[in-house]
Amino acid sequence: MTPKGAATRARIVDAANQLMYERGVAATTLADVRAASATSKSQVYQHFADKDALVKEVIETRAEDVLTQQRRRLRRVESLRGFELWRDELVERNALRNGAYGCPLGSLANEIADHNEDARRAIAAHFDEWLEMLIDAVERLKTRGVLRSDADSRALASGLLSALQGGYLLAKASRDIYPMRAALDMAIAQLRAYATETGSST
Amino acid sequence: MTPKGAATRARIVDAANQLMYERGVAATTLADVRAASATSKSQVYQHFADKDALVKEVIETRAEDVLTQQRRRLRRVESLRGFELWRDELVERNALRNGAYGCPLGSLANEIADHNEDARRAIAAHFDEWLEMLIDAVERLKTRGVLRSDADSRALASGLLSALQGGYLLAKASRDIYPMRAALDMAIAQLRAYATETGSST
DNA sequence: TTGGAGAAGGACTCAAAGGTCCATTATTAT
DNA sequence: ATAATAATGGACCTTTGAGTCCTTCTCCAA
Repeated sequence: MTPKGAATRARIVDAANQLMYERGVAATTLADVRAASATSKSQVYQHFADKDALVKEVIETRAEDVLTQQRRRLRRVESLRGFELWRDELVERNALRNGAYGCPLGSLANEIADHNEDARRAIAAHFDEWLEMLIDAVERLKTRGVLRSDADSRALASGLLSALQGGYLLAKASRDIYPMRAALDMAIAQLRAYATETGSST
Repeated sequence: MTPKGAATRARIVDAANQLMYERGVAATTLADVRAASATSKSQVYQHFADKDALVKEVIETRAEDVLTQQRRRLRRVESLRGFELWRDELVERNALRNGAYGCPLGSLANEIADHNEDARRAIAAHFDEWLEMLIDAVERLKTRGVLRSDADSRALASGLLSALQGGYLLAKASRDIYPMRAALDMAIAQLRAYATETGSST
């Protein structure tokens, strides 16, 4: 594949990613993708066997975007304040759209989990990776003595992720980010419930 | 409309409701609905102007199912134990399908909120009603002295609903109900954080 | 018993979306 | 420079699903 071909392919994936985020997978036609990426139909099929193959690529691209950004933020979390900053960034980003579209990964999961088993597994793996980052961050707080050692890192991390996803969904339905903030506040309060005496001020 | 016509209409809505739950709205064709309800195409159009009208009816039917069931359970909640029973029923119901399909209302919201403003508003209103039930239950616990009066009922209720929705989504993606249980446990633990001394045993 | 209104059946049209094919143009390596 | 390979453009085919229309049937009231 030549550099030009690679650029075309990237344009197609980017356009599909964007459109499928705004309209959903089913509502995005290949003609839309073609138009948005300034390519022709045969080019799409040159690079992808069918729509499912394109969707698969979109999943990977999007997951990488989300996880890269999350990794950058979560890696730096060393205190409860760090989780608050993590929360603020997510809420503020979502506020820009008034909650529309929801979580790039969550919305996708919801749409295709039940009728594309391969895609479902791929997304589940990405959620797992996300969960591991959260577990790592919680563990870090335990190591640093911010949280008590008897805290169940996996349960807390899973709770954070669920709160985030549920918050995204309610914000999407109501076009109001309040539920998202409330959900994340609740999850962080639950972290705080495991704070040590010395760590409760951080 | 004769009784027979009403029965036909109900059959159509029921079939559409079921199919759209299992496959999603976009993936459900009117031919599918026709076959599943043992009706003919003209009957569908006799009762519904177009697919959107049918979807609207499905939203109402489904919301009524969910909210009726929730009302029955939440009305009886008088203690933290009551919320645990509420959680157990939801988790166990979802376990029957290994998490597939997710929340009847949440999945629907996710699929159509961004491209059917009327439907989005309708679903948002139903979520609000659900939220009010949860607020009422939390308030009841405050009145009974189980929870402290400084607890923010709306924030806690919103957190419960987000946790539930996020749990549904992660369970759907992973085909594992663990995240759902963890999320609801976390939300209930947060209720418990506001328990009074006397109420902490109930 | 019969006439009429509403219910039911199913053939048909139309548009859109996915997918194929081939001729033409650009790129790259020798 | 040129042959080989890859990229591009766009016409074309096929399927499917939404929506229309007309005929037949059924049920109830006069």
